[in-house]
Amino acid sequence: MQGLQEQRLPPLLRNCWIKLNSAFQKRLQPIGITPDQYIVLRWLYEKQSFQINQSDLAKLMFTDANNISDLTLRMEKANLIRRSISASDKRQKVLQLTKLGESKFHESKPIAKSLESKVLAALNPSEKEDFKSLLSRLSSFLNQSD
Amino acid sequence: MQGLQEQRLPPLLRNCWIKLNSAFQKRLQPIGITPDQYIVLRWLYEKQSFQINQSDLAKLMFTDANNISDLTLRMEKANLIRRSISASDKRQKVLQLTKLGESKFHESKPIAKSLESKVLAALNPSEKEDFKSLLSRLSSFLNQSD
DNA sequence: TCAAATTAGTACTTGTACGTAGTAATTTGT
DNA sequence: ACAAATTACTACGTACAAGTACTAATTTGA
Repeated sequence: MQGLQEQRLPPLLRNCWIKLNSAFQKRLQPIGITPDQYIVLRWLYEKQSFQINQSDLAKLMFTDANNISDLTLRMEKANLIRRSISASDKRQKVLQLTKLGESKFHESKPIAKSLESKVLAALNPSEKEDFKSLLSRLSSFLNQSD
Repeated sequence: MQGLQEQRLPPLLRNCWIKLNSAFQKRLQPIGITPDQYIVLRWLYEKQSFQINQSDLAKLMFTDANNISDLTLRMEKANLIRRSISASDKRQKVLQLTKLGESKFHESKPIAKSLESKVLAALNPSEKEDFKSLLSRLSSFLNQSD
C-alpha cells in the first residue's frame, strides 16, 4: 500500500505548507513560541513606529479578527505582547511587544532564516525566483477572487 | 496601514494553501462535507479494490494516526464511511465508503475539478507545469528531510 | 516459546481556521 | 442631532494539526 506520487495541485500545496510549518514549529519548540506567534512578533517589531491594532494585524497576516483575537489573547497571557485600549478609538486594542516578546523574536529570527534557506536550497536560483513569483501571483488571485 | 506585498516563501505558501482550502470549504458547504473528508472519500473510492486501513490512509494523506483517528470517527458518525475490524489483524480497522459517502463524493467531484481549473487559470500552460513540478520537488524534499 | 519490540488505533491537550452571533464604540446620512 | 450602518473586538462551536501517553494485538528474536 504505497502512496502514489500525488500530482494534483491542492494536495501538493497542502503538503508543502503543513510540512514547512511543522518543521518550523519543531525548531521553535525550545523557545516556546509557535510559528504564528513568530509572525506576530515579526510584524510588531517591523512596525514598531506605528500603532498596530488587531485589525491591522489581521490584514497583515491575511487572516480575520477571530483568529487574531485568540492568538493575541494567548500571546498576552504568555507575556509576549501588551494589548492596550487605544486613546483615539476605544474599540481598538493597540499591540506592543514586551521585553520578553522582543527577546524571543531575536532568538527565533535566525531559526526562521536558516529554515527558509534550507528549503530554498532544494531549488536553484532561477527556480527560486520563478517559484516565489508564481506563488505570489496565485496568492493575489486567491485573495481577490474568493 | 496597508499590508506590504509579502515576498517571503513561508507566508506565500501559507496564504495560498489557506485561501485555496477555504474556497473549497465554502463550495462544499451545501453538500455537508469538509475538504479533508472529500480527500478521504476520493482515496477510498479510488482504492475500492484494496483493503484500506487507517494507517494506509494516513500514509496516502501525508498525515498521522491521530488525525486519521479523529477524521474517520467524525466521518463514521456522519455515516460517510464504515470502519470494521480486520479479520486478519484485529488491531486494524478496514475503511469502506457507505452509499451516502459514495454519493457525496460524486456530488463533490465536479466542484473540486472546477475549483482546480479556476485556480490553474491564473497561470498559463507552461507555468502550470513548472509550478506543479516545483511544488512536487519541494514536497518530496520536505517529506524526507524533516 | 515467551519476553521485548513494534504496530494500529484511541484519548487528551494546545494551537489554529473559520463560521455565526453578540456588544460596544464610532461614523454616516439626512 | 440622532437613528442607522459600520467597525473593532469577543464568545462559542466544529474541524483539524501535532504532541504525549496509553491499550491491545502482532511480530521479533534469543
